[in-house]
Amino acid sequence: MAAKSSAAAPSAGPDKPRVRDRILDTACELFYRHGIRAVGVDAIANEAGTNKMSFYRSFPSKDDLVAEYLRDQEREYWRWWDEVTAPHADDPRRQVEALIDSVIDLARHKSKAFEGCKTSRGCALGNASVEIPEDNERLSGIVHAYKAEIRRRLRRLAREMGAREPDVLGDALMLLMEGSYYTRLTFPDNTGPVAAIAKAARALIDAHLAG
Amino acid sequence: MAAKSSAAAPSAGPDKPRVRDRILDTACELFYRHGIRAVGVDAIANEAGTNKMSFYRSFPSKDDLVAEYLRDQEREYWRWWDEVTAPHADDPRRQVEALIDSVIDLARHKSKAFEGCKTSRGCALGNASVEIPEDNERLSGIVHAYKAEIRRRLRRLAREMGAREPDVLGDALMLLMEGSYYTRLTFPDNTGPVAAIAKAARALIDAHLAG
DNA sequence: TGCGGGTGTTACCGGTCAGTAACGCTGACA
DNA sequence: TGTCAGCGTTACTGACCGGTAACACCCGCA
Repeated sequence: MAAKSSAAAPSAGPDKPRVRDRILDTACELFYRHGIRAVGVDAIANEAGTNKMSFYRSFPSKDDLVAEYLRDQEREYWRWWDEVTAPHADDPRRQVEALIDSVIDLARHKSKAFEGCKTSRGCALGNASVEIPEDNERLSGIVHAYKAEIRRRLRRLAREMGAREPDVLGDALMLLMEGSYYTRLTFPDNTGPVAAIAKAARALIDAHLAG
Repeated sequence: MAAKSSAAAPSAGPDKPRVRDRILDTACELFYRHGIRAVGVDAIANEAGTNKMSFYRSFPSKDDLVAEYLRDQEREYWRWWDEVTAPHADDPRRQVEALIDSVIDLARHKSKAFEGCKTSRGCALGNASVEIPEDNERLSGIVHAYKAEIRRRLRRLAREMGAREPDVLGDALMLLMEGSYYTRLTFPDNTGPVAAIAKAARALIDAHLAG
């Protein structure tokens, strides 16, 4: 949604965004909820209030749409990350704790950042990597770079908070977060083990900062 | 199913198992490596050295094969679990540590239990839940029961080792394990954060046993 | 007034999907 | 000798997939 009324649309319909944007928004929702392979371009186009022909005027192929979907979800993720960490700009530990706490909120879709956006099915990029064929280096490259950046950021935060083994702590925090996303696929709402991440992360941080 | 040369096959071909078994074996490999939706019954039948018609003589539908695949992978998992924990029958902490250490070995496919079985793509059941449509209660039920059992076992081990908050510790350990499986999809071999699980799990256990 | 970009519509292509019908062969067993 | 289960083979259905061709329309802009 949001989507701003694109840069160059002086008059334009007030609540009818460009076709390309409608398609991408719809694709994001359907891909996330049902998986990439389960959703055809025909279904996306129809759901977006247009048709397949108009779809192919905006995207060269379904693969291009998928790539756009992945980049879009990645952008949303970093937006969430930055919003959550911003209030604790020079306290790396509280940044991590804020992220962890927000993961829990996200799991029960109560986050302010993702206001009623969609019921949580965990990590869009991670789930996509189940469906991406191994020889598709373009798509799997996007996912890999994304996960590598998460890892880099968490390791950096661990280093900044003075952890004894920052890489180990960063990776451990990543495992907890990824585990939360993954189990979210199987356990509805907050019935899964996600809630344990709050205490676990704090205990790990304590252990790495102690004596 | 009984696998091996079924009860009533006195002579029988020595190295040519029944069609049904060949199909199931092939399906397990292909589903795990490429995903469920990506592999058609035709491909499975051909790879198993037979054809689609013979396939449908053994399985009423693809969904039934998928269900069998999930149950098979689950059985393999518990077999692994029991093998790894057996040597430390009355030391719950060492059981957990053995499991954790074996997860690392598994990630770099060096486990004795899964000798050269397949390059690791994490948890078969978890990955399947990405592709299972939400209204398919049969398949998603299998996955849910499986993950719930993992959770139950880890919580029980945490309780047996005298943790202060056994459910929290059990769930935290589960998050670490699931995170290991999940990230294994993105990071090849042991380049990912999986290795951190060893120290992280021990630190968490220590924290829950202290005081 | 005319032009042209963005869009909707219909029909089509070749390929693949899950699933079925019908027939023929072989080999164990009685 | 006959039977019958197990398996291979070919050909088929109807639906859907990703992707394309050709044409009509509307509307802002010059």
